[in-house]
Amino acid sequence: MVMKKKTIAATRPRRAGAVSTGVAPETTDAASLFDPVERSPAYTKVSSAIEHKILSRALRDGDVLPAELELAQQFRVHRSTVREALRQLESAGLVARPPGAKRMIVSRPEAAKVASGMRHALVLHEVSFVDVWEAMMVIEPEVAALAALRRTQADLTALTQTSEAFRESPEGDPDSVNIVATFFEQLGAASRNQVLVLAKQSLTQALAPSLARMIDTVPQARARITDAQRRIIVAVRDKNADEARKWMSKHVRDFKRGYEVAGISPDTPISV
Amino acid sequence: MVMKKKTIAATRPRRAGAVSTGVAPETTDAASLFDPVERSPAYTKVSSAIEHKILSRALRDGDVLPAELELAQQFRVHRSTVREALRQLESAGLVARPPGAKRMIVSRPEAAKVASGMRHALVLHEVSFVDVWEAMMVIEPEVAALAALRRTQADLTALTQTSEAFRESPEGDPDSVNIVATFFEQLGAASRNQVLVLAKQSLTQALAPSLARMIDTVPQARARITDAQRRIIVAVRDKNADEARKWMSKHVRDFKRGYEVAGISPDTPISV
DNA sequence: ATTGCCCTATTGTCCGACAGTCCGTCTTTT
DNA sequence: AAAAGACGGACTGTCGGACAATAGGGCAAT
Repeated sequence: MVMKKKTIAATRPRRAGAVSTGVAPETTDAASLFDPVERSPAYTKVSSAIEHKILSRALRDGDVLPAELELAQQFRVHRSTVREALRQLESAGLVARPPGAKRMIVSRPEAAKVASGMRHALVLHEVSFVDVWEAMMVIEPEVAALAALRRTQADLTALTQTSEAFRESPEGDPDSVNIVATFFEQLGAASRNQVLVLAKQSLTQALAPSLARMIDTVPQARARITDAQRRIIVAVRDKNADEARKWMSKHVRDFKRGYEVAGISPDTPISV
Repeated sequence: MVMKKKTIAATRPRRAGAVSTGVAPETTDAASLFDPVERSPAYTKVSSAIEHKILSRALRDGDVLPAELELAQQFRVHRSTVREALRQLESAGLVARPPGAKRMIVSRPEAAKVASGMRHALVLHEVSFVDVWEAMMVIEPEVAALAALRRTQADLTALTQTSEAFRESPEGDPDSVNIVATFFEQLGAASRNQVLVLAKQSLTQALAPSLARMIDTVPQARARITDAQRRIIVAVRDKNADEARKWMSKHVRDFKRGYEVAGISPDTPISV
């Protein structure tokens, strides 16, 4: 019996979401009687078993994982299989090996790891510069505002030092971009919101390479960045959220202006 | 010879950033003559080699990867080693196997994959509900505003259908939360900004479980959500960015109110 | 056009092995 | 007694090889 594909125009919202959200194909085409039988390889089963234990906190950050052989015996699989599972977890950042240690330890994914995963996605989806910039325009000013409200004295001195380091960094120093990134990062830290920090970080990461080109191309860029940083620091010092937001907004907006001046099209996809 | 650790108080800004950014320890303690010799296992080398080819677009989305044995011969390593490398890439979402296919194909990390990685990080860092909520307060209203400006007719009908589906979903339906999430997702899609979509998704994912509890606990929650969705849709229909922003802001704010009414502390860490 | 059958390429899993190395312990040297 | 070696056990990293299961292609029979 042949099934006609009735192209029913989405009478129910797709759970799966529109944007390549990557959940299983879900050919739940109104009249599909059977679900595809789940046939996952052993290494996935093992890795999800461990992952589950970690996420449910049965295994906690810092705990040492049993040796590969022991895991193999417990799961009744071969050591190679366990190793493949471990590689998955390792790449997800759920387990890690402290440099020069033998056993694996349970760990939480570092911000940098998550951010770089997100950056990969952005690069491969050929996200354009404006998209990243737009996201920064949304996030960064609010982060600055939060930072103004919550900063400690330590945050303030850190920001000041970073800003000084930027001012002193010689023309054409390839490190300048890192310093700018550090400034953003410290502001994020001062906002005391891990979630925003995580989201921010991939943005700056993604922007960094082209930002480097921009700074070296546009003559007035350095001066403008210095100025913006100073104003932001003042606002943060005075715990003036509105000012902080305003100047960060200007600051980020300047980036786009810089790109335009440098003749970089806003639609160029970001790259590695 | 023993070195005294001179606690130089950060004369230069740390490149590595303050928030557990997870870059190597960097014991560049002023006078360290040698860098630690890099000793990375072969499976990492293999996986980074492939990763590099993918990120540099030498291998493109959809290309089939050479067979494991062939890779093993090219890299001059054992097949097991190649497999471990593949597991890393697989878990990063850079390669994947279409269901029921033999060879691996190069793929770009799906939004859902990245988001779930981020969610894991949030859970394990014991990020509190307010932190996530705060991030939503920053992002969602702006996304709604963008969506209002850029929505197509298709976006509009999709949103409307989702909203209807929610209104019709029976009290206590465990699917209700998914529908709410879908609404957010479709709004993200309408904003035409992949970056924000990516950032958003992990937030809704992280919030979903507790949101489910909240909806079922607070009697007036369903009505308020329905109302907010309707207003947002109207604003988006009229391409009224300010209204969209305003109502989304209220909508998200309501979540927090709901939590308070439900007696859930805002500091409870989000869970799986 | 569908079904059945064979063949090959390739994956998933296993077995077993061995060198390298981290670590604690025990012994020697200063 | 403190420092420096020597030793053995516990694991990991990597390898060689093996075998069942299956996706995919081709070809014949319906």
